Amino acid sequence: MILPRAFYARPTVEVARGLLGKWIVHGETAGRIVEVEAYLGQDDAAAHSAAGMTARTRVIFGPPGHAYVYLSYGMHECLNIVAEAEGVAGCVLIRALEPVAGVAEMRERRPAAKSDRELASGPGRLTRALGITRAHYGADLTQGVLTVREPPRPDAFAIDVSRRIGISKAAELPLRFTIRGSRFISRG
DNA sequence: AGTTCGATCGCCT
DNA sequence: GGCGATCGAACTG
Repeated sequence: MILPRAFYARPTVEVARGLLGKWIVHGETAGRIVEVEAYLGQDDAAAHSAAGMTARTRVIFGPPGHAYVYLSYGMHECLNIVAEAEGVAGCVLIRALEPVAGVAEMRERRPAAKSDRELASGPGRLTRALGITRAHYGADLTQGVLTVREPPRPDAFAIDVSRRIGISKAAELPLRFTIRGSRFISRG
């Protein structure tokens, strides 16, 4: 049920596409992944790992299946999942979730959300909704309090590919993947 | 419905 | 010291 390490030990784009439809579970709250972006280790100027390993980016170079959480614009925490074999950089930014459990708790954490559709439709929104913070930096997603799981029922969908959002460098690369038709993605 | 703009701080040059 | 892998409020039309 919990995705095994081997799931993540693959090329970043494969992991990104594979994560769509999976469930992120933290405590009583859970969300179905509907939007992701791949950040590559090589030939990707937009990736935090592009400048090499630093104190912040070291997990991106570590073993796959761990969480890379960083602070965006001084106030929003964003969740990435490390891909590729140990020693190779690559991670997947989780950009939007469809709430599937613990909606009442998510609403308490996100009073600004005017509808369930807004609870977790954005990288900063979803960490807030699920209670994910930099305390989860480096967390192993194959065990422990924060996990990624196979959905309880089979989940079929088509995948759309587009350009990544909110970046200026390497903005033309087709590395954003969304579940076709989902109302919960951050932008159409 | 679409655009603009301020908030806020860790990270790297 | 400058700059973001963002969000939400305020404003316009």
